[in-house]
Amino acid sequence: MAVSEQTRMAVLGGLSITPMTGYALREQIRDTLGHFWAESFGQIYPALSALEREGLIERQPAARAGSSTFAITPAGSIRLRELLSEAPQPAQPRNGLLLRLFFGRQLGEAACRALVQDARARAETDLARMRGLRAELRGDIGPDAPFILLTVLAGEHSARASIAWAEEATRLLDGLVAAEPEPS
Amino acid sequence: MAVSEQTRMAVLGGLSITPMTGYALREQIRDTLGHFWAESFGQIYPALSALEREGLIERQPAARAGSSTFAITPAGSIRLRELLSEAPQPAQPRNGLLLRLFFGRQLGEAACRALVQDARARAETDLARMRGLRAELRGDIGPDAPFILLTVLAGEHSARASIAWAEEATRLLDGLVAAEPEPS
DNA sequence: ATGGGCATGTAAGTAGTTACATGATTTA
DNA sequence: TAAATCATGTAACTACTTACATGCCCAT
Repeated sequence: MAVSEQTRMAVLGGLSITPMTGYALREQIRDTLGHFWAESFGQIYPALSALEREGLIERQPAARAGSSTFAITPAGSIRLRELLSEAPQPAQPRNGLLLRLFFGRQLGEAACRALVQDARARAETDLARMRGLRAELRGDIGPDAPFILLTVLAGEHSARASIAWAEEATRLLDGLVAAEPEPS
Repeated sequence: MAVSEQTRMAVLGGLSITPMTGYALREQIRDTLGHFWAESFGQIYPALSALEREGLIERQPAARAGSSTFAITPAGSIRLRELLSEAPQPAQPRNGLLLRLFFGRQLGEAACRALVQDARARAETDLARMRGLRAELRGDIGPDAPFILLTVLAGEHSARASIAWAEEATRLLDGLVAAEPEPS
């Protein structure tokens, strides 16, 4: 199967920070890009093969038998800059939470309230994670740090917005019960 | 191809508000669920066929030859409530903007600034759209209105967060240029 | 009578996940 | 020495988009 440009970008980008194995690359993507990007093994390994064929990365035998470290080549750096320069194509949105709330009348007010509370809890967790990432970054004066900070800040703003929305949504659902009480 | 539960939910949900044609359903989805959900014709028509086979919706001949209006059946309403009750499965994130900013050192500070400005402009447009939707909803006292309002508020909070982030990100990029001026 | 919007549907292609198969190395 | 973890890779499947083919109906 053809490897998408998006996946090439993520893989080349990861290797532009430091050479590593496919396995390590996946862990890096999960841990540092995780809040806004995902790649599975089924994407990463074919992408590594394709990029190697094209001379954009090089395979160097690693300490461990059967494993190899991949490093970006000069041609790969050029290609990465090209890929990054292309306009981001907005992914089609698919928010299961909002879909359920939209049809909330069918689902019932209590279930909606539970969904909102869950979302709020997840946002609190995310916010804590983002604050942790930011604290880690404060000690990092590497050339990539300010750009990584940009993405962490986006996560923080997004999480805070989710929390604020959840509070407003809860108040709104409370008002709904007050306005239409159960028949006595 | 099998039709996914997510698509069934969106289609049954749409028809739970009012009966309509597949074409109208797609327009409804684009216009009212558009900021958090998307379905293409290639999903909607197979979904309508499948749901009809299962007795969850009924096809009624429409005024126009060759077209038909679909209405949800009692069995369909039950199935919809079941589907809505399932836990939302979080879609794997794919944010092309943040991916580019993360590797911003490769892309260059000026291009990053442009990306942030674009994102800000898009967020302003979204915010205006959400405010418009909210104004429309103020006149609607239907039973679905408060639930729809929940989703519009989510859009508003999200758009405002994007704008606030873009401002902070721009300041941060400005500081970057001041700290590392071009060699004279 | 014709062009544009309404309407239905399918085929081909794209993208991505999950599960599996395999084996090396480390650690308890 | 057994279990956990590191590591690579593929096959089958699922989901979704795009482009195309077709035709109706209304307004000009």
